[in-house]
Amino acid sequence: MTQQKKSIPSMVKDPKLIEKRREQIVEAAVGLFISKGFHKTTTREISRASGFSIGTLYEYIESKEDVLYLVCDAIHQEVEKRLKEVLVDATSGVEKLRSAIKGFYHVMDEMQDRVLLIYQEIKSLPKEPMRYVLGKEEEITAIFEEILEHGMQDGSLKIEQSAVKLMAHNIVVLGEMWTFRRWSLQKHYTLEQYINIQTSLILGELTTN
Amino acid sequence: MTQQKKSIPSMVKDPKLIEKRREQIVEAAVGLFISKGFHKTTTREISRASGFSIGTLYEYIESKEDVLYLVCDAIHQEVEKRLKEVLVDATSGVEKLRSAIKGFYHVMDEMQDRVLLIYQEIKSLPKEPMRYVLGKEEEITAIFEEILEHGMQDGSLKIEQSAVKLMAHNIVVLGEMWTFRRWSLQKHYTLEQYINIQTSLILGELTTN
DNA sequence: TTTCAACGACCGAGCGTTCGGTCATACATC
DNA sequence: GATGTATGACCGAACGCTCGGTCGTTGAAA
Repeated sequence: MTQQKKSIPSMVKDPKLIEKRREQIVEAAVGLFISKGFHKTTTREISRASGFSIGTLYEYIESKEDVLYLVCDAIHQEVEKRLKEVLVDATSGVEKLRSAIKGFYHVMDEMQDRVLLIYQEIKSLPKEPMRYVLGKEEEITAIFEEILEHGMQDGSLKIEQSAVKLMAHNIVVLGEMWTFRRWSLQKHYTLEQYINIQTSLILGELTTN
Repeated sequence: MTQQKKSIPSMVKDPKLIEKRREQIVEAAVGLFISKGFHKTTTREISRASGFSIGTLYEYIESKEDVLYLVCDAIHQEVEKRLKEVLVDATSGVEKLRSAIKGFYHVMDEMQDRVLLIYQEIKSLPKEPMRYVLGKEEEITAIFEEILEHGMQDGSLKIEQSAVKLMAHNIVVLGEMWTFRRWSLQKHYTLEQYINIQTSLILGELTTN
């Protein structure tokens, strides 16, 4: 199920150093991509912001798109990590879902810029890396799918089996929507209001059927 | 409320001809942008696909971004036109909402590629045109807002007043989601299934409160 | 002496945009 | 009808520049 993570070749031997430099690259690139977008950011800007020269940058990547891939991967990793941190409290059924939604939407809020970045630049990735990144997105959706299944097993949720997968997508997309429609939503709602309304929308259908 | 439509200067005198040529440009560019994206499409390709030379292309636009603006505008115009066509049957209340959702989602399905195009390339527009295009998006949302209000007035819908605007956004985004998550959704659901589940999600919350 | 990360001047393909010029058409003049 | 002239849509070679990517060199460390 989980795709093979594409590993980018490097001219440099020391793996520790590679990791360190790539962290620098990602940190620098995230900021640049958020403020100017991938296409309008030059490799030279990335190298400068990373703290080294253009030549050195190319010791650690093979193409500019590799940088985008590293960035997308790092962001997804952080989303998933944070989401799983929020999920540890093993209450059961609906309550688990409630707190998962709340936690996830808070993560979306805190990581707005980075989430939006993935949304907007993912299409600039080459085919293979793109598939991998989309796979990550499905993994996150799958987490909610499991929570829904769990709630159905303990009887606290009732959903048609065929709707489960779609509900998981809905939960994720309604979270991401907080970022990509912020130009309108955040003028009219606070995060807490947003979470409350969306949660009751999602649970409304689920519990009454 | 409605933004001023930005009109692009042209070197050519005859307005009829301008309109005709710009239609050619849009038609050509939509195809190219869908298959290669805005950034990877060259002005020369656009002119070639439009049926005239690069020099002539620049008689009708001032910059490559103008083409993107023309494209986005044309797409939105078509969405809005089609949506309004579907809304004519003046049944009332919930039924109006039901058929509006169904109609809108069908439009999204038929215009998948073009809707997705706007989603992915809007950010490449200069500030002003972007504001205008986002304004169009709010207009579409407003149409659903009105339908919701209408349903509340005739008593067939009950929603907290504060949730109305957000519900309208939800309806629109869940429609657009059919396009931007098609890599997963369309593997698991038919359009009809999708419409049914989403409609009952939306109405579930609305009617039971 | 060997190794190798770091450097940055250099390369050249490709891009958006320009501009001097062509030519079909329309109209005026004889 | 023949001739001259103005118009304006159309053309595409060429320009200037940007930017991703390369490679010969340097200098520190082992």
